[in-house]
Amino acid sequence: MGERSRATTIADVAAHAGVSQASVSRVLNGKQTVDPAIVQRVQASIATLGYSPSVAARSLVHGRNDTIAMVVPDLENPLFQGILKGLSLAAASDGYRVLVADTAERVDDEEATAIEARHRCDAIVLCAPRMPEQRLRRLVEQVAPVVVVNRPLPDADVPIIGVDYVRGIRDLVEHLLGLGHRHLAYVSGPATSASNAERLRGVEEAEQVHPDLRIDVVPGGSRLEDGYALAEAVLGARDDGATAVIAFNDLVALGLMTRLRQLGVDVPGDLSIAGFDDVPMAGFATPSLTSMSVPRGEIGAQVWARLRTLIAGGPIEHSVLYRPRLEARESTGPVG
Amino acid sequence: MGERSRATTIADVAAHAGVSQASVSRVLNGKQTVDPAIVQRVQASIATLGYSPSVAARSLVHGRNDTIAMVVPDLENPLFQGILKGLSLAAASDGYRVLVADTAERVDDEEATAIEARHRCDAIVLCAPRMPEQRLRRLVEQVAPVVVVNRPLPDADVPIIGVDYVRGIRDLVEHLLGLGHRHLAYVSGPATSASNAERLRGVEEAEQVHPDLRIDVVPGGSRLEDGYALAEAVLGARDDGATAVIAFNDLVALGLMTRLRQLGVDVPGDLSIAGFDDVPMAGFATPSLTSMSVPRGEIGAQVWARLRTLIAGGPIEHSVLYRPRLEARESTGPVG
DNA sequence: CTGTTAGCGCCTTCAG
DNA sequence: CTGAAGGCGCTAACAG
Repeated sequence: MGERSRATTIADVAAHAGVSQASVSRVLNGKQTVDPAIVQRVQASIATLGYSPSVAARSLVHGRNDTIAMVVPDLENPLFQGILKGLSLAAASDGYRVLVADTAERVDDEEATAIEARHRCDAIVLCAPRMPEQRLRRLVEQVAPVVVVNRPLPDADVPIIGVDYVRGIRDLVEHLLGLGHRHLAYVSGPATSASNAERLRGVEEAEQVHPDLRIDVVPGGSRLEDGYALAEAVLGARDDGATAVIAFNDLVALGLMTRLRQLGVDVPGDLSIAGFDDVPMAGFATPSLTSMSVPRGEIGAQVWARLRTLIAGGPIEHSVLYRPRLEARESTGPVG
Repeated sequence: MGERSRATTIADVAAHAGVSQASVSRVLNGKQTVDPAIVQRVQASIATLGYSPSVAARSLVHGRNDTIAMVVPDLENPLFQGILKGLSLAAASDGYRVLVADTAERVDDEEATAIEARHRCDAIVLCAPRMPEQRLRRLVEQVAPVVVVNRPLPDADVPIIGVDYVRGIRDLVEHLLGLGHRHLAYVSGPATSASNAERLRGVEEAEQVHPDLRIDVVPGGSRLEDGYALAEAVLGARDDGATAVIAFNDLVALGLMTRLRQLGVDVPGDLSIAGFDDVPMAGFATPSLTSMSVPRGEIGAQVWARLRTLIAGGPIEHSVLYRPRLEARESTGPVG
């Protein structure tokens, strides 16, 4: 930390400038009114000595770090990457830095990781899609200030920034209904994932609202490989009458499309395919992939806005649920 | 940082256990031999009081943070994501955390960002593909301990973990030569990017070694959109006689393939296409994309290994250059 | 083996 | 407007 060998301290600067440490501290922080002459000398000394304050000492005095942590199950997930990027840029504009804590999908480590991260930082962002709700509730109390991302947690004292997956799925179903599809397949995500549960609720609601609609659920996954491996299962659903498929996310959809093409299935001619998340690649697939767009960077920025308020001792601001936006592309077409 | 409201301190624990702070500190750090009875009491007190040490105070005393920073131009680049993931996991296994500093491609901010990050951390990892060499040299001296990633910096006192792009390109060219191609096009990356310069060197070397080989350079970019927009330019090169294309990276190659397909160009029938980096999507494109695989996670782990040694006061260990591995797939085929 | 004593570098009353 | 003094929480000598 700080400099190599013994760093120059505020005392050195004070001596060099012939003033007290207090004065140096004042010009450093622009506090009170300091004699312009002193300001000059101190700044000169700081420059010639190449002094810069010790963050550790500052932290000890102030009780804060200007650092927040983001706890994620997998840094390689495009959704979390986008959120991290947005969060990191927003926080940086307020002089805060973001520390990442990747739990590598080990749900059992998440609590300890979060707590440890919280000890190092002023606040944390929690992405824990698989953690059981009760554990998460306890954890959230313990590590406040905190913002939870991408999963519901009703009536908890914590801001939640999330995506309205229920609504997103329903909108996507409407799109397919509009194209004439009446029998769909939903390729689900990880069984324990909260956002998968939300999507399933969307599926159920859609079925209730549209009695003539049928949606078969096919167990799936969350990665390209999963989608690829699921092609046969999906074809089974098609043989059952499904004319369109909604995948848990774009990666699954892309992997699925790849395999379907190998199997000679025409998309969307034989089968329509839709994904979720609108990853950058979606628009460049062949056929381009219909998806539900999620504002990843914006989510990151909102997370920071909430966290900043909390750090400043402000209230727990309202949660936000972003409504995904349909990006209708070539992979979904009229039934028939 | 630390707890909410006024946190319990080591003094509280000492009082509660009826011992001195020093003893508490000792059991906390497993230092010296402490009377088992005391250990018991202290641990009990720690548990009942829910005490956990202040990292800030520790940092101040030790002069370190157990935190490193990674400075990157763009967190959304798959290469850096992979490295960050590997770095973060490796560092975590030694109790270190990683803080990210995204400079959002603003080259002029990189120095300030790196220096600021260094003040907060015990060491930094520098990814600065566009920074002019002289500036980088000065910076590297200033922020040591540091490891530089993915760009050469001859004779500098810093470990470099990189990719042998020269070799990678040459191996890729050999692959295409083996397929009978004698006239290639290289779609270049960002003009100021160090790794693009390396690739260009590979191109030049290949041309020198193979007098019958011709490689036209087409100005390009680094993203999907860039590749997409470059299709016409690439077709120009093909009309000039090129039968195969090497793209700066996979994203460019994928964007290019998308557009070519729209234009009715058969890959690899009419034109072979190869990328670089072997991103996850490469194997799932249609046709699957021939690429040069780069061990992103492994690079991150090696970066940590070097950094750990430096932090411990060890020597500047040898730099490492990973040789990309050819992943020959469907997008490259025999000429004709 | 344990307690006391100094700081680590900075900020912040409180006098002057 | 400025300087002196104490303390943030912890660890590392140094005595006992």
